[in-house]
Amino acid sequence: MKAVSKSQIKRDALLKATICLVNNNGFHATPMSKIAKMANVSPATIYLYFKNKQDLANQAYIEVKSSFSNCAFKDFEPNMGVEEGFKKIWMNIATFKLKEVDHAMFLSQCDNTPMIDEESRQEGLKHLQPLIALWERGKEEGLVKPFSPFILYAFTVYPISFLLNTEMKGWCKVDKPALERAYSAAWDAIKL
Amino acid sequence: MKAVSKSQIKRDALLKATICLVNNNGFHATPMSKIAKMANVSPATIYLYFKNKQDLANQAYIEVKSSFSNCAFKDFEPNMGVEEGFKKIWMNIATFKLKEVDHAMFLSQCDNTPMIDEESRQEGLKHLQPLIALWERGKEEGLVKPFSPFILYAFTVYPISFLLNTEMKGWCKVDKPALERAYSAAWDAIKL
DNA sequence: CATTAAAAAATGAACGTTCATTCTTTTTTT
DNA sequence: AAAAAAAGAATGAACGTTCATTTTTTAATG
Repeated sequence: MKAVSKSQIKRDALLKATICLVNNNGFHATPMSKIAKMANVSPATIYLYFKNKQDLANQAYIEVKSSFSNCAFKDFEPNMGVEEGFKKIWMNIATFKLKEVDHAMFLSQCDNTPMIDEESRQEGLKHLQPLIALWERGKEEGLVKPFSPFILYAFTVYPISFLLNTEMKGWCKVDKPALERAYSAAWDAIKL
Repeated sequence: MKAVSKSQIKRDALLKATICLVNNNGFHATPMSKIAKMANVSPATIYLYFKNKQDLANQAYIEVKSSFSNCAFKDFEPNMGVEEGFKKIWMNIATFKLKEVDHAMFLSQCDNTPMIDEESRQEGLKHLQPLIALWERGKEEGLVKPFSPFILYAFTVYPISFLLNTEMKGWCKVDKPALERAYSAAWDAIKL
């Protein structure tokens, strides 16, 4: 049983409210007053936990990005076979995006708009290192195309966001078989 | 020589300013006064051309999306071979995104935030029909995996946006060889 | 355990600014 | 000279943030 301080609860409520409202209205169209209301807190209270609105967004971003990375590498061992490890990571990421829809949408918005400080964005980028290392090994072993990590990422992980978006809009359903099909596309895109 | 009316010029200047400022600051952080200033126009004048700020954004979106579609299907003939036609369209889209960076960034922001009306977004979606039809034929001819158009799009066209983003941030350079590598990943992802 | 006073946390109202939009007047075109 | 287009100033609402005050928590004392 983990002890969770009262102020940690409020902080979390504020971050959660921020994510929810920003997803629905965008960052600048989300007033602090509404964030406060959703978190059952006075507007002034926000400033006990965060320096200002920008800081609130940055911290939400970092928090979500880090929970994303935790999921991504669950049960992954660096000494796994390349394809096995890649499938594990890919499925972890897909599962995260499909289960934690709010978090995934928030990240997508942060990554495609100027709402987050460049510094915080850099911070969130570090986490992918193990995947890049895995790809490097895959190249050495002749299993993965000798492409830059950017291209490999663009054609394997990034497409998952699109599938999530279309599912969110109700345009398609991403069930287990669809996920397997998507994975096969991802692996075919980069395998030698 | 196409005759361009004076008011058309102002309208275009306003749309261009909108795209530029929204790319750099986001929609809600872009004041009408700045759009007016960049277009060399009084704030009040904007309202002669657009109903309000939202209308300005919607029209910018529709305009850019349609210019995108025009590029996408340049020199494409519906009776082309499937792989040939696909490569043509894919390269057209990639070229558009790399050349018309402002437009591409604007679309990316529109598609990943709630800044555009759902109605206008639907409007912009129609244009991809020829590509979907090509994929259908590819499936019939046993050349393309029998996947939904969403998955096919996610693993071929959508990744281009990521490469554009990383290039914009100066993290990588997308030159001709890189483009060929990316294309091969796209085709491998969906070919049977 | 009850009391209480100091400290910490939280609040609602208020402030100053910014913004989208409109109104009245001026300039340009016909 | 009438009509159309454009302008700048004005308006009212909304926002981020701060301030003065109240409420809650803490911990020391009898």
